[in-house]
Amino acid sequence: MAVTIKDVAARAGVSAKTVSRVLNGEAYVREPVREAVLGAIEALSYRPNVFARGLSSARSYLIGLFLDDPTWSGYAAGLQRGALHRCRARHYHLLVELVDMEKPGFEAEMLASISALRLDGVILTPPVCTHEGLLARLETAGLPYVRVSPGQTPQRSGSVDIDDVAAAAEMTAHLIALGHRDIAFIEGIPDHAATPKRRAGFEQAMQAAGLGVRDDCIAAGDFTVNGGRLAGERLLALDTRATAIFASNDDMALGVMAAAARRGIVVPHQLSVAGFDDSYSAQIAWPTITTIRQPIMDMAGAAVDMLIDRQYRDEPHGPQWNRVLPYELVVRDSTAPPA
Amino acid sequence: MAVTIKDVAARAGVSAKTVSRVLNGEAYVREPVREAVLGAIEALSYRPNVFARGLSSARSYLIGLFLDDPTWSGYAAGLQRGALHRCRARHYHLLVELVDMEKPGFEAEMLASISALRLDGVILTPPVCTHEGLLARLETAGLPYVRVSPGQTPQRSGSVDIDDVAAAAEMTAHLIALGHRDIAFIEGIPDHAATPKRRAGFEQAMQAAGLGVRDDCIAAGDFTVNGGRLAGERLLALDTRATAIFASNDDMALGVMAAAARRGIVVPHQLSVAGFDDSYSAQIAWPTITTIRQPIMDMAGAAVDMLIDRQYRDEPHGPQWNRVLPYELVVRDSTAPPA
DNA sequence: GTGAAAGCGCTAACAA
DNA sequence: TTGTTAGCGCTTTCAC
Repeated sequence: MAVTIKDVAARAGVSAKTVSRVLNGEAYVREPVREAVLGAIEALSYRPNVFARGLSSARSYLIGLFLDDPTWSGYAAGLQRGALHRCRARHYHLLVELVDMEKPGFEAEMLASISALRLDGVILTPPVCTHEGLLARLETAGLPYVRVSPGQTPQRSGSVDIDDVAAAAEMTAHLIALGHRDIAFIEGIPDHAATPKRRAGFEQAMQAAGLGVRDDCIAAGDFTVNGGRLAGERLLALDTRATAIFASNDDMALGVMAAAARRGIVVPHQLSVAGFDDSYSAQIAWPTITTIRQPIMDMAGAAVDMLIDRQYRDEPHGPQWNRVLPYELVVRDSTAPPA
Repeated sequence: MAVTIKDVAARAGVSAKTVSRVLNGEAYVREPVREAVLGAIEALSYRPNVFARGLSSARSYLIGLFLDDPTWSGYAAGLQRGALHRCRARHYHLLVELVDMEKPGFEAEMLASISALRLDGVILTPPVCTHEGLLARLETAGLPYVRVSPGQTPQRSGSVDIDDVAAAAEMTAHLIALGHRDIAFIEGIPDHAATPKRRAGFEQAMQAAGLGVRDDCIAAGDFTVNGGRLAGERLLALDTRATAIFASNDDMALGVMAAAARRGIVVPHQLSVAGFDDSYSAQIAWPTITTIRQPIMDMAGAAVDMLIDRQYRDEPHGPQWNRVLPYELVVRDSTAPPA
């Protein structure tokens, strides 16, 4: 049988309650006793039974990550990985559940899962985190949730995000600094929260540099490689071609590079291409893509922290309620001064 | 407070034990009683507390997926997704945990996690699933585990795999059928179980077609884009260049395509390139890569089934103990007849 | 067929 | 500062 708290108590020569105190970082344990207990825990490689704990206390030490099934991506993978790391550090566990927003009644099913599992909190990502009905139900059920990239209404819950506007502006400034004057932009899916922000950042930076944005140099896109390729074809077919194209995510940047290759346009010498996200695509592309790195793992970690800490100091809407983490401009091989 | 089994019992006018019987589909409950209980459950929208259940019984309804942190990949993501789907269908939950094989004593930590969580079973993937010490500990602990791509000793545990030899042979036959006679091959990491199998399949198919394999047309690789690029550079620099290159995974195929682009060699007209795995890379590449699709989601689903069903009919080494699922040759745009 | 009693391993409340 | 006593909500005996 597995090691229990009694075994640890016996080995350390104390009561079970004392072991419990050490486990939960409670006060009133003398240092030598604490160390003896810690030693016994180590020696026995003891881990408290999550079920017993969950049954006797309010905490379950379980955090749920709800992922939208069809939208599965590198983004989701990075997020999960970050959450996993933080959970491990905090001695929590991550329960991953699939969400199918197409399915009617999916919210009820989610709530049922959550309550059966007594989750301490859940992490929501787009597009799940913008579903009004779901948020409302979570709130009436009193279930703590944190959203990553919450979009319009961050204050509504704990949230973690980056400043998309500033990031897009910085990328644009990078292109301008290289000497580009004529820069095209490819947008993302209209209903994604980041789409208008990234475009706004681009336009602000252009304006700040006293550069104009031609109407035919803003192309619609959909965050996919193929969408980027089509937009790229269109932009590259223009009579006066831009010397740089800023695609608002990496997959679309990859598509632009495919379109360029097809026309015999060499990146970056004849055309600079920039992306956004620092996804896997940006790293495996050839040449590698200049992009904006979102600290996705840190963001997930921050979300986990918010969920866990909420239980100790219940102060919603405090200063840390809506965190905006720093992004990073990653300059790689797809951008260079214009020919 | 949440609804408990007692509330249900009271409402149905029976004892808690009877409700428990209905919940677990046990025999010896008369139909009218059963219906009354079911009615009460429905009326109260009762959900048994997973913790209480797990604490008092052997089953936890939890399955663990242990993923090697650095090796995180699209493969792992697909696997998880498949497991998640099957778990949901079976009313189980998936707990994902990180493994760091570099860390000394990681096995002990894993075992501790598993016992703390009372997992009903765990799914292991490469490279974790080939760690002898870990398998031995799982076995002494009596913990059911299933391996995906188990390598050398599938019989040792339940396992799910594809026939790498046959798949590689089929890809090679595809290239030969297109008219290629001079085909190069890029190997994977030596200690990965699939590496020798894929090469064997390649050589068998060449031999079967009466074609020779030149020594300088077998290149070492490491399953990465860059490794593929380096191997590609080498192969393309040869005086008598092969007309097709079969890289034993998609990332390396992508690297080969980058090497070709650099030399101005057009794929597929001047060079055919084939990959393996049908990963994301194969789909976003331009041209898209001809590859072998592993039914990774089905494989994960099968692993979940083996773990769950084991509890009812404990018959290890039965006919379903080592499943080999069908792969699929996916012909895309990177392969064509030689110029 | 059904129910009463006794835990599962832990923590909350209360003593000491 | 530490230990004792009850449960948490369920399933497992083992009666009836």
